Amino acid sequence: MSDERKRTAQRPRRVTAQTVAEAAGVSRSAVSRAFTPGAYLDAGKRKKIHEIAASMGYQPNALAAGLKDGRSHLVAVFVGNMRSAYDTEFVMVLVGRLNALNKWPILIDGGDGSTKQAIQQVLRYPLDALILRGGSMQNELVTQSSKIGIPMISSGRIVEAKGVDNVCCRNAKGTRLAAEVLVDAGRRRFGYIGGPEQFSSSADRRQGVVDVLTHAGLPLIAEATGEFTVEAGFRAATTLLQENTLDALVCANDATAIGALTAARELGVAVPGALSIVGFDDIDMARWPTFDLSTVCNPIYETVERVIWLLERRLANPAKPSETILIDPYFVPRGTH
Amino acid sequence: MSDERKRTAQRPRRVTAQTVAEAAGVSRSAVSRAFTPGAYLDAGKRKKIHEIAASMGYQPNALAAGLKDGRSHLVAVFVGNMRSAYDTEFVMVLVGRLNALNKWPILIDGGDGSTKQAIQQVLRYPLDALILRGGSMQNELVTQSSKIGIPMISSGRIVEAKGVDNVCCRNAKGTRLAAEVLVDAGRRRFGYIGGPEQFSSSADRRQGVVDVLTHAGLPLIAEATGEFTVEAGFRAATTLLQENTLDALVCANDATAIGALTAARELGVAVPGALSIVGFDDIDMARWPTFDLSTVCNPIYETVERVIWLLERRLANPAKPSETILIDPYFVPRGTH
DNA sequence: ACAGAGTGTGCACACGTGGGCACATACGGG
DNA sequence: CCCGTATGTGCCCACGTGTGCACACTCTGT
Repeated sequence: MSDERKRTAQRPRRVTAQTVAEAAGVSRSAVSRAFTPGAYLDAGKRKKIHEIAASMGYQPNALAAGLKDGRSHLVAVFVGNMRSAYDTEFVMVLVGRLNALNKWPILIDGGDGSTKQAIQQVLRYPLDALILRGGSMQNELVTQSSKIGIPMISSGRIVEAKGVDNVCCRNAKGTRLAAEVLVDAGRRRFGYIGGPEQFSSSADRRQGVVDVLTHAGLPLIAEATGEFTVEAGFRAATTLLQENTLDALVCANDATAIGALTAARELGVAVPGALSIVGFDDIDMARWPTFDLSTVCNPIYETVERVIWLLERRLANPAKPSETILIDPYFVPRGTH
Repeated sequence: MSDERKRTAQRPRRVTAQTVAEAAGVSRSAVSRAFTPGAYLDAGKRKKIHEIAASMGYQPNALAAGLKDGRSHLVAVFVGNMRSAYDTEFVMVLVGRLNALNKWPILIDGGDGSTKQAIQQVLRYPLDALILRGGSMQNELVTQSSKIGIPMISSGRIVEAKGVDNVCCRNAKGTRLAAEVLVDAGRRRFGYIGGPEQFSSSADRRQGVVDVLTHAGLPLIAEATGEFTVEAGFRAATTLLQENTLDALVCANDATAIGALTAARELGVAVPGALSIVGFDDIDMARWPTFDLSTVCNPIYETVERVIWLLERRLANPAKPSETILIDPYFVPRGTH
């Protein structure tokens, strides 16, 4: 009576292997084996169990299985900034790949204020791995994850810690390629719009420009700090172009460059006639006819592929030394240079 | 020896409550209680256990806890099309809200070919809920989830099934509002660019336009089927504008409208001088100065809030009857009408 | 001194599964 | 008829936790 009341008040209990076993007149083990590919079981019986299971809507409980063998098949994906187009595209590709591998991505928004607590909570699951995409996760959390023994793979920011693998773009090389193209084309008066200072990627990309300019004996005439967003790029470019005469503008990413392009158009500066603008990342939008942005491709598929590769290697051998894989970007000539 | 070998070959075992208990000289139950807010435990002992746990990096295993009480705190989020800007923005907001509630979103890409198998697999977890965003999940899978007893909440597409709650925009009302504004402004020669036919939202939005035109005694001069993307919108608008003289173009979503806007500019059609273009959704990009798109806002925060609300109600009472909540869109006047 | 109330803690069970181990059955050869 | 092998299957333990229940201990009032 009390039991019955509880049954109906609570959710209906999930169908369990025991129930299926009783319905099929076999032992619970047989049901378990029926769902285990390599297991030893009479073919007819296996088929019968599958039929009954299907009719009852039974599937083995992945939680219980994970508890047993220590593999939850859950992977936390920490995204520094979900409002960034590049990170978003990146995550979409990553999610697709993980789904195909039967790994289940738990998304965590790093832009949120309560990120720290969120990570704390999600670390209570025996995650197969923690994948970091960009952003700046507090070191405290990195060391904690490391202590718990959850493998980490960072992309877009190199994390120097035991057991953390990295995949990162050669940022300086990317802007170097772009700057060289512009210098070769005769541009002389360079400006740079960077990202937030705490991102090493932003500093590296700036360095690439400076390298080329130094080598060519040219100054970096003006620079501004954007925030990797279209709006900030628009504002920064407006100021820069009003206060200086520039013929080349290198931007820390595509969003910034698109903002800058919009600003140039509003100010009546001809692109690419009087001014070259190049971005970084090669997001979808850069290809749109309205923008047709010359940029540096930061290859998403290749990067994701490497992340997955490192993940599988790490799972196969949890004790292996950390690795850092560097990805080569390349210049994508379009209509703004 | 064999044990030891296994220890080092496999991953290091996760710290367990038993280990902490031994280190603290208490029973395992005490450790469990130390991490259970309401539980009965001496304050000093609780503090000591917390300290030792922190030093060992112990956290209660959420998998085991979920197994015990039947609540995994995992929520699968099925996204119809991760390449759609609106769905992406929607998911980002949803993820943030779920994180804040200590619910962990497992993302599933509906655009992928192997979606069916992915859902099958993820249903093996005792999910707290399954949230659908747009797209068209096969009915087969809906009934299966329903049979297993996992609550479902659908947004962007109404699913008529037992135990499925819905949150949906009044699509026809949205385009009706927009079309009325255009008719009042004197537009007479209307075109419409829709989405894929299997989406009811697309048909509903078209109907809103037709309603207003019929009432005003105007014809729908031309229409085309886009695919909710910028590229398809560009192509569709190019054809439509070349073959017809239109002074108003209503688009099934903002991406399509942005493509249409770009096409109009390339064809030298003045917007909004000679042609009004309106979109639907009010994605971030619609606000950018380059586009400044007049559109119909399909409010993301409000929709997500309702989804969360339904989720909590459903969890509190799994047997409650299904509900459908309709969201009112509103016209956002900007520079393209 | 003793009863009773109040406070804190340990034991043991249940959650659902995978798989090792032992056992049962069948079968073929000598 | 007996032994050895091949083939299936069932029993039972472990995974890590939360919590009901019973028990131990302290304290107060008479």
